[in-house]
Amino acid sequence: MVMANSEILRRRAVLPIGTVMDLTTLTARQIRYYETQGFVHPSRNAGNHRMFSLTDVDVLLSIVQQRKSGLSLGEIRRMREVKARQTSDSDARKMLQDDILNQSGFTQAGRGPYGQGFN
DNA sequence: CTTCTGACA
DNA sequence: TGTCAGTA
Repeated sequence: MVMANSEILRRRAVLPIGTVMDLTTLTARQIRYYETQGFVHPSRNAGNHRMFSLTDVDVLLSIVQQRKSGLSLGEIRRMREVKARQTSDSDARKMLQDDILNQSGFTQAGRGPYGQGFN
């Protein structure tokens, strides 16, 4: 699984809920609720206060947009799940290609190291 | 001062 | 969801 420095930085939890409220126009109540629904995963600091990452903010912003376009939270959750599967598949395809390129795996003809179902 | 959890309308 | 209470 590749991850650029920028991605690592985007995942670092450094924003208090107050800042996230300003950035997303959401109330603390809504942000905490979305956390219970599994949309964002803020970490906690020494004082048990939530600390959000830029990735969390992106997710929250997309929720704000999707809600404006009429989608329910449940529908938004489904969209998230579908995209997660598509990402997994493309990641798996990439892993298979890498294996083919460096001649690892598929040495005994037959099933690859990732089983069937892809491509 | 900011945030947290639990609870009620 | 908003809001109030009592904390940390």
